[in-house]
Amino acid sequence: MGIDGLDARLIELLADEPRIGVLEASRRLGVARGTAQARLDRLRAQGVIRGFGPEVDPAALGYPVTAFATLEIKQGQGASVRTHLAGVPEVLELHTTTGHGDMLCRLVARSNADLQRVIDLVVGFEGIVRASTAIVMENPVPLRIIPLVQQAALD
Amino acid sequence: MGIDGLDARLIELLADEPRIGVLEASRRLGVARGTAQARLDRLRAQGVIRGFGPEVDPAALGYPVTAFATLEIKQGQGASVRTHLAGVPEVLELHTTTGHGDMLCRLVARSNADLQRVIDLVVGFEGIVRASTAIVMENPVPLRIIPLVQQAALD
DNA sequence: GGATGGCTATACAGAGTGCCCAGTGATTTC
DNA sequence: GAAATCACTGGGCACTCTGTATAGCCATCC
Repeated sequence: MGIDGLDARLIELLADEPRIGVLEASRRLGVARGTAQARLDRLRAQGVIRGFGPEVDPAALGYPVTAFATLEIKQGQGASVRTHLAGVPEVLELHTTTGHGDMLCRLVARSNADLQRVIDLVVGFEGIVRASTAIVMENPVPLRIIPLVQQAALD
Repeated sequence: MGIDGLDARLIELLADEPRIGVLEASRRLGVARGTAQARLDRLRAQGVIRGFGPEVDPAALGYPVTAFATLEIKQGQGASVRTHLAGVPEVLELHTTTGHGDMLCRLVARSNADLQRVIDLVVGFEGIVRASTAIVMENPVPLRIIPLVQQAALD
């Protein structure tokens, strides 16, 4: 059910150089093409690999500012708040959480000034009681998955 | 410098069906292959598209629990804390932020019980003064970029 | 012993890629 | 106004990869 070392190396390889294709990957892994093919098919079937969509950099699109907003929601307003936030392009992801806030969302904006507009857009909605925002200054560890893949392959 | 409607449609297309390739994409967009090729090359050169790495689902790897931890760091310990967190596979990303906490990180774990282990691992480090964790219950808006791409194409 | 599952090795047709060129229309430059 | 520049079109060519199928080998499980 889990993944083994070969799966992990395959994923690493594809993460490093996505363009190489199955054939080249099999060569580098020292296995037959059919094997690499089968492994990849299995990983996709299991849902471990969701897809190979393009990774788009918001900064390069003109949105270099990232922030996280913790939202407190009025009782029973969850559904409408979700719909509202889903309609804001600058909301890149939204989670409902335990803890003080009720929701956590990732925002981007064109500038620090523009962030104010985005926050007003997000918060200016009936159902949101309170919001606290943390602006991202640095990103020492960008979103990554390889270390976890390697960890998962060990057991 | 920015992107136009054709760029946006190309990105959407590749996000929907990454396997189609340049030729099929050009057919669907109603442009010549060379055009689609050139647009794609430009988007990659500009850094808008970083790559086409595999999207790995932590849940399918056996890590279905996600949490966000806000960390408060002792003055001057930033660098060592970063190094420490970078070494923990369950830390998927790390940001330094303004606001109350000093850092925000995304964690995954095998279970709620296992999350305790991960948090201890993260927090049990000289330099971290305080930590507050929010466990993700639902993910109404999974990480997405297409709406922002469409927005960016408008201006 | 027989069945099953994973891997190797090979083959073939179809399709896509990288790369080239010539021509066209629109916009900018002199 | 004329020339140059730029993006796009449409075509062609050699090469490679993909999808799919084959058969044989080996270890494991009943």
